[in-house]
Amino acid sequence: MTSSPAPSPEPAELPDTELLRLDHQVCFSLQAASRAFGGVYREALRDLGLTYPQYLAMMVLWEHGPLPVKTIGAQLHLDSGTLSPLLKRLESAGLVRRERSTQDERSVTVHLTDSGTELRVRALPVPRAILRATGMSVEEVLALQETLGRLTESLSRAV
Amino acid sequence: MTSSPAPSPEPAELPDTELLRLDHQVCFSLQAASRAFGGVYREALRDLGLTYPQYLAMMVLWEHGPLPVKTIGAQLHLDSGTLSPLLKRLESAGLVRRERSTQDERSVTVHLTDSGTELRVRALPVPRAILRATGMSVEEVLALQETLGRLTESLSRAV
DNA sequence: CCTCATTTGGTTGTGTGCAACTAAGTTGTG
DNA sequence: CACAACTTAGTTGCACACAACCAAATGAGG
Repeated sequence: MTSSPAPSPEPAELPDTELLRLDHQVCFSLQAASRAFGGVYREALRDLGLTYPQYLAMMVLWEHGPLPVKTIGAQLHLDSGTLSPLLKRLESAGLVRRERSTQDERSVTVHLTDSGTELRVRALPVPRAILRATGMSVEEVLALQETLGRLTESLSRAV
Repeated sequence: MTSSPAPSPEPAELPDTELLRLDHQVCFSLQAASRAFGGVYREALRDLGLTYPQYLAMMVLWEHGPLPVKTIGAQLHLDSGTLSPLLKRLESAGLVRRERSTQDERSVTVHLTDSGTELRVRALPVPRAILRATGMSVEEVLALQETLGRLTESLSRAV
């Protein structure tokens, strides 16, 4: 694991004590921000009766229309272990309908119900409220996304 | 993913459609990075038999010594609903010991066992491995932390 | 037609994370 | 002292996330 042949520049001559608490705080800061987002979304989505992951799934369906579970998972980076119960809850809530494909009976296509389609209107103001809550400029948001993208890429390669 | 190929720094007025998917991707990028960290930590901590949150709790104890559950929760921003089962698992693993205080019998002080204290040595190389996996310079890490701190602050105020 | 690897969802088990509630102990006030 | 308010852990219920495994359907070769 640690014997990577990557010739990346070794990061610096910092005292161990400093370094040792530094990185753990990166992930910690990340999770703190993630949790804070969770709270804001929870508030914003309460009226819609959606959790944040459910909202993401609905976003995908609103944007692309009926999709197989597999594709939704690919978009959200979620596997069936997470998606199956999530989609069942959306189905219980009457927002989606799951239909096994007649072409390929392994595949289940997820459709929006009328109720699910109508929910989109009520969800439209949510993104802007979230953006306002971040208190960040568009430029900062883009820069942050770029940094996070690079970070995720690097971390994924490291596993 | 979708139709937006690259975060080209468009100067000012973004159309609503662009703005509307922007913020959801901030949180999304954040969670992706968080998940990627999770994978790297899972790998790095496998030998120690710790999950990342358990590792954080051990870090607090290694640094500060015996602490009441309340204080650990304050450090990690976790409540008893999360910490109680987590600490019980650490106790089952023989790494900590929970003792109800004689001064204030509401309080439970968490002590490291000898086994828990010894584990620190094996955990020492972990942070450096994580930092290397990020592929980021120390300066970038610090800048990212600053941005995330501001973001979390702003989001917390918004709730 | 038969076999076998692959694809696709699903299920189970473990471990957070959070909200709501309970229980026990402590403290402030009349 | 009596009693209400507060503090601290714990418990329960819900909803992810992920790993490991399972079952049905598909498709390629023989």
